[in-house]
Amino acid sequence: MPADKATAPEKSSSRKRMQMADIARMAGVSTSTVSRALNGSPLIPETTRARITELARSLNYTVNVGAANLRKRDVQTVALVHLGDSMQRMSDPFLLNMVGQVADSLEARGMNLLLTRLNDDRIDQIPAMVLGGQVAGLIVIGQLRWHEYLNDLARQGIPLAVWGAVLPDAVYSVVGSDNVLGGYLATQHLLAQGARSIAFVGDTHYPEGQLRHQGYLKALREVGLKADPLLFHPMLFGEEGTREAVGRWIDSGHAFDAVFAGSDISALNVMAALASRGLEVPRQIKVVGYDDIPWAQHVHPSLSTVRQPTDQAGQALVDLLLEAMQDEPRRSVVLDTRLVVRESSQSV
Amino acid sequence: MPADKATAPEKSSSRKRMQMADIARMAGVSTSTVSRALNGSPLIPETTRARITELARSLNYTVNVGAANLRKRDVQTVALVHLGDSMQRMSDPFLLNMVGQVADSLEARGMNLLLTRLNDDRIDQIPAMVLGGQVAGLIVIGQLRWHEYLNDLARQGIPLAVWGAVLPDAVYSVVGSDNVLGGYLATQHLLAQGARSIAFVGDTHYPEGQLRHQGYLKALREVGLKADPLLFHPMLFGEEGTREAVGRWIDSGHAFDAVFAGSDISALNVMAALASRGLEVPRQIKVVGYDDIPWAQHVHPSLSTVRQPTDQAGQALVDLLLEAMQDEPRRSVVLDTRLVVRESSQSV
DNA sequence: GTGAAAGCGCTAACAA
DNA sequence: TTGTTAGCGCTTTCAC
Repeated sequence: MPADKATAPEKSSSRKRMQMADIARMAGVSTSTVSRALNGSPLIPETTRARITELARSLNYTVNVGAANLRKRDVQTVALVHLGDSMQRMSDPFLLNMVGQVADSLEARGMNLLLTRLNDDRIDQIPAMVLGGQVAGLIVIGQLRWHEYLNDLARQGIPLAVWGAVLPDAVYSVVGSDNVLGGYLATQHLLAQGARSIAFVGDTHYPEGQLRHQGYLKALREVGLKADPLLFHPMLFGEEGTREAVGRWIDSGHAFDAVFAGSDISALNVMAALASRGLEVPRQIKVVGYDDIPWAQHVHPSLSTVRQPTDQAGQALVDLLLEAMQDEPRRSVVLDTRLVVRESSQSV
Repeated sequence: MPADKATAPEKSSSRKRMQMADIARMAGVSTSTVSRALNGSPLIPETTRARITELARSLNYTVNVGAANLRKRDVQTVALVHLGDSMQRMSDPFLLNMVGQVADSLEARGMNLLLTRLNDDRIDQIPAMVLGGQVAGLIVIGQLRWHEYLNDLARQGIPLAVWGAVLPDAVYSVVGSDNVLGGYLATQHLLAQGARSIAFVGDTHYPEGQLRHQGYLKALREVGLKADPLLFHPMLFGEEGTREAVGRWIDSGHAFDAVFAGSDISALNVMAALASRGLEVPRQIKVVGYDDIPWAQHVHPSLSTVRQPTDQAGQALVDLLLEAMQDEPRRSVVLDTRLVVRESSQSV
């Protein structure tokens, strides 16, 4: 390896970059004309426009967006900030899929997506990106414990659209599904299949998990059942913990006949844990997950789950952000939430 | 919903943004001084620097990166372009994980990551991003069938770092693992476990898959075996096709005792297909995958696979790109490739 | 140590 | 229709 400099890389490109002035000179017009032509202004007659466009293309010229934006006082970039522990959680196919949708929606509007991972220390970078004119607004994934902070940002006038739970006192725009309903539907279904001791596995430290848990409790309450506190695993210790918890339930001989998991990933872990203990799903234990990740329909037995429409989510986030950028009043979008029944939960 | 304008969102923020001039005025100095202070120039005495910094912070001021970059003729943003079909393939946890690592490495250097999905039609946008000064260089994931095009870009002087197969005639920098070796190790291991009819499932339309297949062939050749053309599935039709192919093999009664899959995702699909036909892994059929995605160790039976060190990959891609940006000669990095033996391939 | 002045590459009044 | 002119918000010689 060559001796490397500790400093940032220098500018360095062989042929110096074309500029609008160059094109103008070669076309025998002023930069204004070139600018207008390239931006499709109706002031420029088609013939000259074509000539200039062609010249630009042949010279491999592209307008400098930075400079243009500076002048227009405009940015066409949005930051997707992923608050939270690490990319770990992000590798959840559900979130990832949504990122893809967000990217698509933005692209359809000619906007760019700046991907940002953020942790506690550098949390100040978030508002700085907007205040510094680097991005026009933020799409936040992983509301988690940041609710209050996000409210602060919103009050500062930072355009924001958040994926998460729709909390009553949110000052920012939120896209989310009806988590209570989802938890309710899942649990109700398990009950309908004859389950009576339904365990809950899910991260209740965050709004979404809590709400799903509420739905779970509600469904139990409706049929006069109480949740068994021993069959509750709040996922403090990641997915490893989930497998251990399931193992403990089995070992302790504490009877349960179903599990509602707050995410498909957890559900799959539960199923794996059950399988390794020789318990059959759904015959002995029924399982329902949450998210409907692609895998859900491919595992064996296929996983019943609660689906949140990802594509709509991405689209909605972008819509809400654009509204926020125009100072329109904030609003929330609650997406359809429905149960997808597959093999893992069907009574035989 | 309010009457919406079809045009791009207007600039609109309640309080107009702070500028350096404002800070300068309030501090009773010139913008030059503020600029220097904020950039930690040694020309500014510590006391004034502190005063100005503090003032800026208290006013929530952040320098406008766009303007600064324009003046410095510099960009601190890199585009991560994902060439290929759709985010679908991207949801491969392996790639995602790498994106995370790239993001981290860039962040550590104070650079930003612009996420871009690209398809055939808008392929021209790629060079435009660099030529237009929007980004300093490109990290390309999903070399696929773009090899020649990437070579073109590199010849145009576009800084580039690509994740993929290290092809002999590449003019651009590549980071990849030794795919031939990986395929070889996997197959050799299956042979050592007593397998004699090893099926291959993998996308051979792209360099990486082809090379893995070569490794597979090489291992067979070494022990005097020939690949059975009937036990070859080139994955033309996605993962659904994989399951069908496995089904066909079983139905046709064509004997096979192992499967080497070009990706863990495929391997898991194979295992699912086998399970649904009542075939036991590894007792009846042994399986080895490729990538070592997190799931591999959690499924049941856990999946033997070939590991590519993702973290090094992200780091290496950024390193190579930075080198390319400084016009240093291109080079390639071949990452360690090793077999991780788990349950799915062990003879009982 | 500090400020004045000249741009970075582009767009948008305003004039012609 | 086209060109001239004046910046967008910042950095950086150059002079003091």
